[in-house]
Amino acid sequence: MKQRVTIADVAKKAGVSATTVSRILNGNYSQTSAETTARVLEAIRELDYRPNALAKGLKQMKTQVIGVILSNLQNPFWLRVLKGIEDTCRKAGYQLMICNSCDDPAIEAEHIKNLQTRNVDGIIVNPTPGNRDLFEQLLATGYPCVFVNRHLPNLAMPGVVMNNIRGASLAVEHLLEGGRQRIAIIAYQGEITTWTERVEGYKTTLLAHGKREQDLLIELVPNRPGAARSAAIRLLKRNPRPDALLSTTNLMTLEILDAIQSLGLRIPEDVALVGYDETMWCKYLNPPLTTVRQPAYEMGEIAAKRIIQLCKGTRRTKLDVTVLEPELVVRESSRPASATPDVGATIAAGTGTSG
Amino acid sequence: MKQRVTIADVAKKAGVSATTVSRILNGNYSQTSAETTARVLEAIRELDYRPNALAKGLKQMKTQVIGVILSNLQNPFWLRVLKGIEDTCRKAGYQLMICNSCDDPAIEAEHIKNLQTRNVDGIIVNPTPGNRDLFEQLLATGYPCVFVNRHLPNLAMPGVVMNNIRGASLAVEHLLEGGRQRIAIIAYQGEITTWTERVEGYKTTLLAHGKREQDLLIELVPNRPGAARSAAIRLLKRNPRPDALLSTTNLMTLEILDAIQSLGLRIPEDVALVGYDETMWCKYLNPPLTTVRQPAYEMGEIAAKRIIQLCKGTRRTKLDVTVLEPELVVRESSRPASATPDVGATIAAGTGTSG
DNA sequence: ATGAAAGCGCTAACAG
DNA sequence: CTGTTAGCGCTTTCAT
Repeated sequence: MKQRVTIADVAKKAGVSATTVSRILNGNYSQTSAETTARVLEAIRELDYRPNALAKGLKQMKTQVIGVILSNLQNPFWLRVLKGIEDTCRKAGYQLMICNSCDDPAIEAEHIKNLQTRNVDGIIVNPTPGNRDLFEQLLATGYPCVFVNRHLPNLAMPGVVMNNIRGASLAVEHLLEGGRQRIAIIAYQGEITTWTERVEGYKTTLLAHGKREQDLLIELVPNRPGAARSAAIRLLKRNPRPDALLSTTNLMTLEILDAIQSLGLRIPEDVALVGYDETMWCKYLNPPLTTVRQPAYEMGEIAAKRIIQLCKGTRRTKLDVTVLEPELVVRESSRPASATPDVGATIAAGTGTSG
Repeated sequence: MKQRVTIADVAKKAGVSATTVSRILNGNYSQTSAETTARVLEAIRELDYRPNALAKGLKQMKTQVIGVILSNLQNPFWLRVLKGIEDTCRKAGYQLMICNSCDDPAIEAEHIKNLQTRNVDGIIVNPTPGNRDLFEQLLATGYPCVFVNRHLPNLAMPGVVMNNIRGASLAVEHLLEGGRQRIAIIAYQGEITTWTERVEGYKTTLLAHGKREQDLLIELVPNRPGAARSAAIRLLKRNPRPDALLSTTNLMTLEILDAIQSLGLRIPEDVALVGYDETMWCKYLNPPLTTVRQPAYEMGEIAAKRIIQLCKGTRRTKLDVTVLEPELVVRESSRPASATPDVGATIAAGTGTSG
């Protein structure tokens, strides 16, 4: 039940008090003679002493741990975000406690309580709309918390998000320029800002380009496997058929691709496709996929910096929200309809140099 | 510096001692009258009391936290593993502290010390060969630790790994059956069992099928971006050209794909390709990719169960290693050479129903 | 420059 | 059934 070697053991071995050892451990060399310091350091080394973070944390009520709550660890988008968070935290001496809410408010709430119970210094969270009151409470008590990727409307939580309106807008404008007339969008339904904003970007852009309300083709589907595939099929069976599809998630994109293939339609001849989120495989899909690239790593990095600042700062830091800009990566899947040759699509439309 | 509401506050409010509160918190209802229990529970609720896990951990030297050290969070393979670990741990009431070693022994060592410092109850690790002594020490001191995916030869650490020999073997046999004559493999160099075993599987299978040592085509490359691509180009420029490539990583597969495309070669007509690790996008590549599927989720699940068992068990549990079997997912990219039609490959070779 | 003492919040003997 | 006491290992006044 006891720890192998404690600060007292080191103190005894070095012939000093625990206080002195503690000072040295925390880099307070100025208060100790060089000779003593050396002796203590030697004792630490010899005994292979490791300070107990629990005891330290209990005393200081700081743990150097950041809690991270994500909604879907299956989405590779989060890997980049996580890497940004991790790199930044590591540099600053923080450890991560990563949780998965599965977009379930109950699980999310449980995680938040759990993290607080463990005295994590701060929380980075991709929030669920269902826990607004809980977040308001966090904000009110001043518990360091930062939103990432999503935000909750009218809740002044600091955070870092993407410009989703612009992301959808970029995609739609690109498709319009390519001569596409009937652009459809598929999105998950729900009060989640990433989804709603992308739909909004789609809407406003089309309306700004002279389309009417009744020209909009919006399919909102529940966030569960297969739903997007069905929606895509539904859309593609309409008459007239949409000539472009805008996906709003990288997972969703694969389902849509499946739908298009199963209907025997060709991309981009019969229908153009633009995906949301650039992934390492987009380039190798059949055909190579045009996507909206989001600065995921950077988002993680900024969120981490923000939370660390909040953890350290005694004075309240600015509670602003950073908005990061997406960009469009244009590839084969959205090639202009007019430029489409009538023969079968090129195989291996790669980067060239035939060997 | 102090906690908002402590067990003492609850005790006072309920008119009992802290001990009684503690008992109730830990589900020891049998030792307390129903009436008292109700009063305490009520006080807890009213004060919104949350026990301090640090204090509890310090007292018991248990934290209900499992440390997880992975070598490369960028690889989506680990997402499945992580999900398996997470689901299992959550059910058992454990939190996760996830670290990324980036395959750097120094970082790994730092994480291990850090996790011990934080008194995590156990560690799941995808080990680096560089810290053998450290793992031996963990084993000697009886600190709960479980290897995952990799193991260190001649180190009796409990763990759960894949049958990599069989994985490569399945792929090679499949290619041989398809009439491929010059099968090459690309793997990362280093003492890492996952790589070496896959190469071994490749070797023994080919030799068992009557090939000679000099027929083997093995490219070992450093684990850094672009290296596999170069190796693939090197291989494909040989005369005679290999007619099949076996990749040993999903990240590597994308690089190889890139190489093949850049040389203007067709898959599977000019060269067959088999990837290692099934991912959600393999099916949608150009062409759909044959892969070796590994039970990633299950591996995480088993590793988690194992470590939890070790954390709880006072008596030493069996230190055995579980080996999970891979399976081959056959798709277009490894279609038999003989069966290859001479016309351009089919576009959208999807699952059918032209609608 | 160093040490003694007190206590962070909780649990685990031991009493009663 | 309930409370008293004594720490877990560390940091932090406050003395010296």
